[in-house]
Amino acid sequence: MIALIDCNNFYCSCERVFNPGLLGRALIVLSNNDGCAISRSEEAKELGIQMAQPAFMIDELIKKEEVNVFSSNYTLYDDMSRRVMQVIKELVPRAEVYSVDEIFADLSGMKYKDLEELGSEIKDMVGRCTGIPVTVGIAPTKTLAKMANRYAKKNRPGEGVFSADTKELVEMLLSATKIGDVWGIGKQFEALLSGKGFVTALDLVNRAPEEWIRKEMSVVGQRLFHELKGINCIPWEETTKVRKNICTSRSFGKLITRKNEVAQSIAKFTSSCGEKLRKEKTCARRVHVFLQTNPHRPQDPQYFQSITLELEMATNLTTLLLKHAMKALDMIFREGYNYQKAGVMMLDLIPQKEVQLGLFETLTYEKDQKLMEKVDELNKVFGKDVVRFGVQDYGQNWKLKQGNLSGAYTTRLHQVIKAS
DNA sequence: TCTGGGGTCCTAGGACCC
DNA sequence: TCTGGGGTCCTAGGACCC
Repeated sequence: MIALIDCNNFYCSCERVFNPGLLGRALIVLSNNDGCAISRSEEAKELGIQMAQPAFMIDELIKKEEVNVFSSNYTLYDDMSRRVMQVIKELVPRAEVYSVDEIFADLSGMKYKDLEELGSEIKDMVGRCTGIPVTVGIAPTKTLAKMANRYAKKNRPGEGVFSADTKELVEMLLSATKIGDVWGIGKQFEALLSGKGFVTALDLVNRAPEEWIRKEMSVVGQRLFHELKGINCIPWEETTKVRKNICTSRSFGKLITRKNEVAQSIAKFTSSCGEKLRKEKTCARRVHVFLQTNPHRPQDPQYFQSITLELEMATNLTTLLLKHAMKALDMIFREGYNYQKAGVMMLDLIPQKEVQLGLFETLTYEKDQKLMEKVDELNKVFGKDVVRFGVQDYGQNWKLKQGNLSGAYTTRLHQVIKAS
């Protein structure tokens, strides 16, 4: 049996831990640039605020209903996530972190325990240790565990636990779940399946021919089909996966037109990618740069462009990455547009220790490597970007809007040092 | 009128997830 | 005025090989 443990309205719950006055009140957390609502408390959901709804569309509602609004504080959420996961890992034999607010737990070694009881224990322990409310779904496969979790949220809000551990319960779960609410079925597949008359997950399991699924939905659909029938097809990820791509991109706080300002942003994104690469001990073989105008402004001429440059050798040194990113920008930048967003991606990542040095690279490479080590050390102690490359500049005309940011409650060491 | 039978590697784009 | 930012996997099709 597999459990999926999911934090309820995670970002909102994090804010509440450090501001208990928010308990029982409508509360939302906004995306970067204070753009859209990306986490909503139950009270906010009841007011009709939708997932990913643009903030400016609900200004009046927010005022009228006194909704508490927060800018996203990812440093806080990441740290709280780490704590929640730690507590759970200590309670189960094997666990796999699936996202910032979800973790799968393998309960196969615990067959003599009442699983629903175990779920309650996990939920209570996480609550006591971190203050974060969670929901636990238990079932024979990952896909069914996701479904059980969803069912618990909807139908067992008090207990926060649901275990589908008999054939009858699994069948009940399947029949209670609409096809579009199955993990792995998005808009396209939902349209395809409901068009064929499959309304619930049980319809699919009972009536869909496997060959048809294979043909229309590829092996992805076939796997899903088996998972619903209780046959495990999604492998257990033993260790945290090494990422294959790394991306840093942002919308600007306001539209920008000047090349040097776009260049500053690209430099900053590149430097951030470099940091992420070095942290994961991987190197990129290709650098991808993109920029775009605001598609929501039909009055503006539109421009979407991107380019991928190959590196002579894989690297994670910001010095080398910057050279390529700047060259890429030169190649795609056009005057006369209002740019709204840009980004940098690192592609084809390989482990740092597998990098082949080019014949003539060795000297500067070692020098740059030492430089980046020191930069990372300093920034870790004194705060993000305290030491940075000149191209990143200080202007930041384009920087994020963060009107309602909460404190660095759990990670403020460097701020204390800076202040002193 | 008739035009082989294997392969590999790469990329773009589509589907999905949080 | 104001609309997020990350990721994954799979497939089809093109370019190339013998």
